[in-house]
Amino acid sequence: MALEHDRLLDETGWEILELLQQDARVPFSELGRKVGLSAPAVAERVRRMEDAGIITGYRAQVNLQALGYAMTAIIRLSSPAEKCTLAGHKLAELPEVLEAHRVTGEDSWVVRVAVRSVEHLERLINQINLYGDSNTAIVLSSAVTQRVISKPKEQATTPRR
Amino acid sequence: MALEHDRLLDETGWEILELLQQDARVPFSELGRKVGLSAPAVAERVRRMEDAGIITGYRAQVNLQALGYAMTAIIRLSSPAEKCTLAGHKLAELPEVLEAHRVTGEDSWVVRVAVRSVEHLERLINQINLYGDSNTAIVLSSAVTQRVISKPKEQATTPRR
DNA sequence: GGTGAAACGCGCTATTC
DNA sequence: GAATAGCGCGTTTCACC
Repeated sequence: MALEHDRLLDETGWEILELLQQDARVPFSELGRKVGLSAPAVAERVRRMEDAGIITGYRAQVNLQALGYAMTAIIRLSSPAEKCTLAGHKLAELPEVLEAHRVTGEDSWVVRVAVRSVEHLERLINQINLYGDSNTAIVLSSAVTQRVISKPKEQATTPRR
Repeated sequence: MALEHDRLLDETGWEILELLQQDARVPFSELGRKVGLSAPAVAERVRRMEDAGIITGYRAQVNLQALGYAMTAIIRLSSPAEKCTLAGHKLAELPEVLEAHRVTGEDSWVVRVAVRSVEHLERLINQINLYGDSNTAIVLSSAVTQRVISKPKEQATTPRR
């Protein structure tokens, strides 16, 4: 498995991966031109990266504001231990929840949500408070929303060969 | 602008949007079949949604672990007011930063990061600490990583017609 | 703003190296 | 594991509504 990854993730593999993260709809033929491979070769590599679980999907990115979601917020939730798993299930069901991460530390979950209005946020917080104490921070702006993952720099701590 | 959105975001528009969020690579012809439109009609709608800023891009999703990033974490950063903007620029430059949100409340920034190891995390925290006090929570699991945005339910607070 | 037909270009597969 | 060639299909453009 790790061997398979190493074979796929050579210089060209990373190039393909970065290009697909920037624009998931680029034709294989164009990818091939950019990385110096034929279209079928690129298609084959991409298929193998999908099979290996390296590429997990292709998503259209949408503008939340344009879709009527006026604001996003970060909600931290501290659940008592026995409610924590249940809280996870509930969070996964709420359509406002964009991400929900179970974390170490004082909080149980860190959640990013999108809401249409302050009133909507209030109702959502009321729902979430059923599972513990929450702390909400409104997002004012975002310096980074979705980074393209590129090849990790080699480190002395992870020697090769 | 809002009028343009309303025209684009009818029942069919939302269907297309949801399908593209699930799989950005579906052919227009298949989209057309699913929503009951011809391929050129779908292509035209998608182009207009892109122009209107509703669709902001198409991204391949990758598996961070498969790419050598063993863990993710949520770092909250409290910067003194005068360093806050500078911190934002710095966060945007760090390749480990997946998202960085400026927020209200006691913290200045909430940041999600991906690192290869605990040592890597330590170095990153050292970098970030130059801009204020930080609090790091390791992500143990994620109940939701990327929700498909669907049509907001109509509310009494936003009357139509 | 949508349809249907035609031209073009892309993706898929088989074959070869 | 990649290149090349042929075929089927998707995309694009256009006239028409």
